[in-house]
This record gives sequence, C-alpha cells and structure tokens, in this order.
Amino acid sequence: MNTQSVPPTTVQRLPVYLRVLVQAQAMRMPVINSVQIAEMAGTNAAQVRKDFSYLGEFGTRGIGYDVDLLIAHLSKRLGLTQQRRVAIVGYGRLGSALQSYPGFQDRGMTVVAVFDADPDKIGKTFDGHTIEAISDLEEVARREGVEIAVLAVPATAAQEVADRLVAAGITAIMNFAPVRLSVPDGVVVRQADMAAELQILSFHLNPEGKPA
Amino acid sequence: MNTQSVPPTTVQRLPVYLRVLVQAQAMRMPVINSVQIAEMAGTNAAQVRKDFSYLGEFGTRGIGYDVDLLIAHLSKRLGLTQQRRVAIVGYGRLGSALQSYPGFQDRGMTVVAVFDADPDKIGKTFDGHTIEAISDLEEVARREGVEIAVLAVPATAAQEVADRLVAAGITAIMNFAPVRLSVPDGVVVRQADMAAELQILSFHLNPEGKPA
DNA sequence: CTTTGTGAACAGATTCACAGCG
DNA sequence: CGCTGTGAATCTGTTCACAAAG
Repeated sequence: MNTQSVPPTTVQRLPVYLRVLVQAQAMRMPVINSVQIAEMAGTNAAQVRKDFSYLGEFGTRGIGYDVDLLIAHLSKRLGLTQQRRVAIVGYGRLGSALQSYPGFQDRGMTVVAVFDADPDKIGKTFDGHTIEAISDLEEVARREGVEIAVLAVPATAAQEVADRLVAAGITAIMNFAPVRLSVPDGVVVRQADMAAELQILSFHLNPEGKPA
Repeated sequence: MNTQSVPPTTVQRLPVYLRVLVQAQAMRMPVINSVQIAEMAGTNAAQVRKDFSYLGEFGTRGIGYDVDLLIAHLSKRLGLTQQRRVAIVGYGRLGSALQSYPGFQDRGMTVVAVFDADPDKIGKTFDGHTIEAISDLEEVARREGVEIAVLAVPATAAQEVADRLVAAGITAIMNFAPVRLSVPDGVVVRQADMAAELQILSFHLNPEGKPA
C-alpha cells in the first residue's frame, strides 16, 4: 500500500528493471521472482522488492511477478506507453551517433527533429532527418511536439541553447556538454559528462587515493 | 586531518570540482571560496568543504582555496598527473564519436588504441588511429599500456569483449552497452546507458508517477 | 513451502552550526 | 572578521528479518 513519491534512487533503477524484464520476456519466462531480477539487474532481492513497493503491489506471494504485467506497470510509470518525442540538438559527431543509436527506438524514444547551427548542414538530410536551424528551434519543437531534448552542442553554446529549449516549452534535457546548466524550476536536466566518468575510473586506478 | 577512504558520492563530484577550478583558473582567479565553487558546481558550500575534507586540508581560513594548489591536489587524487591511456573498443558511430571527443584529451585522457571486429575496418586509419582487430586485443593493449577501456560494441558482444579486456589486464571499463557486465573483483565498471537516462527524464515528464 | 511486502534496524550522505585559525 | 574544517544532527537509502498471503 502506497501513496508516497518514488525515491530518486529507485527511479534510476526502474529503466534497468524494465530492460531485465524485457530480456526475460524474450526468454519466454512468464513469471520472474525478485532474486532472479536482482541477479540480472546487478542488485539484491530486498532492493528489488522495496523499489517495486513504492509503485504498488504487483507480485504474487509464493510465485513471483508476472513478467508482462510488471512490464506494463513499469512502462506506465516511466511514461513509455507511447513513444517519447526526442530532439537531437547539435549534429556533430556525438549528435549524429545518438540520432542513429538503435537502443533509442527500441526503448520508447523516437527522434522527431534534429538541429544544428552550421549553415552547411541545415536543410541537408541524414538518416531520414532534415537538419533544422537552431534559430527555428521554438517553431519546429512545438510543431513536432518535442518532449525531451538531447543537447550535444559545444560547451560554450550549451547554456544559450538550453535557454531556447526552455523557451520552446521543453522541460526535460539531457546535457552532454560539460557545463552545469541553469534552468527554471520544473525543468529536469540530466548531465552526461563522458570525461568525468573516465576520471572517476581513473581515481580507482590509483593506489586508492594516497595524499601528497 | 584524515585517514579514511573517500565516499563514492564524493568521488563522483571530484571531476566536477576539477572542471570548475580549471574554469576559475581560466578566469584568472587566484583564489576561490567554497560558496563560489558550490555555485559553479551546482551544490552547496558545506558539501564542498566536507568533500575536500576527505582529501586533506587545502584551504586558508578567512581566505578560501588557492586555485592552482587545489587543482594540483585534485588532479593527483584523480590520477591525472599524467595522461591516462584509453582504448576505444568498437568503432561504430558511438565509438568513432568518442574517439574524437575533444573533451577527453583536455581532461587527462589520451586514446592510444582503437579496436573493431569488422574486417572491412581493421587496418584502416581514422583520425590518426589504425583500427586493430579485437582478436589482437591482449597483445595491443599490453604494448600500448592501456589503462581504461571504453566499450562501445553491440550489447550481444559486450560480455565476451569485456572478458577479453579483463584477460588483457585492463581493470577499468566504461560500458556503453545496455547490459550488466560481470567482471572479477578489482575491475571497476561504469555503466553509461543513454536510453536509460532518457527514460529517467520520461518519468519526470509524467504526472509524477500516478498509478494505474 | 515459497516468495512478497514492509516495518524496524542499520548504514551512508547531507546539512547544520560553530569552534578554530589566519 | 571571514571562511575553513568538522563533530553532531538530520535526512535518505539499504538491508534485515519476518508476518502475511497464495
């Protein structure tokens, strides 16, 4: 029984559970239990059950979870019952790699618009999308019903473009530029800083952080 | 005064602090205080001071932190006093985007080898690197002194390639494939699942997770 | 008998608030 | 004074352990 909000750490794990359940479905498993989910997801069974308990009661005691049913619940809670409409902003190497990333389409994300500032690219079509000018962002974003923006522009332009995204009514931004974006309340930003990730790995290569 | 180990949450923030300090250095600020760092890093001053306290005492009371000195300390702790030697494994769209990502070189990471399984790519040179066969992974990785691997192969191949990386003596892996890798103790993996990140954003677009 | 769902215990991270030092 | 460094207080997340349910 539950009325509270879902803890952020739990939200972070929901996509992993969904992925695991889709794998189980592909293996023709009709039912799965918390121990099996935990193993496939890289966590423990108590964590799995506690996480699900924030969303409701989906299991059958003595049996486990109906895979199809649980997928339906997680998809609903993640807002993935329809495809989410995504714009890629910045069509450099990273932006173009992301545009054609097969994992997006399969996991509820449809790229509906691609933007760049470079006049040489604007109007050209790549992988089925015509590159739009960033100056047309507001108009195109509204027309295409963009819900999520993937920001893959140079760090120096990121804040300025983020401001335009917000002005265009977009409230969810995944930012690949290594800068902290300032956005109004109600806009959610997730930071993806590849170099920072590698630096974290580098820390662990060290003789566990001996001082000077 | 400090002998304990650094909490994982603190380690995650160290690259952000380092980036902020380099920005401050570029702005010709000789000294910075915890309030300013916090603002630039998107956290609060108490958090900044507590984080640094796990590494030692670098500040001057009444003044703040010497920017150059603090950069030196963080770089040392992150193991970035020399460039880290990185291999890109999987030269598809994402792998090739990462290979030429300018943020790597500037932030302590040098790509020293690039691998792929596709015979059409092996032996060809792109952006100054000749693509090596994944079958030569162990030999090339040892010869080039690879310390960190960026795994950008299809999900189906990820575990198999990860096993080879481990066999080649690599103990730090950044995995872009949406699968949980199983690796022996002592090997650190960081997971970068782009679709999962977008799904987390999707959760927040929802009427904050109302049930069925 | 098996496995869920969950209070209670525990562990870890963040924030407070202030003593200590330049 | 001003700002750091840090114990203590608080808050959040994880794990335990078991009653409840099929």
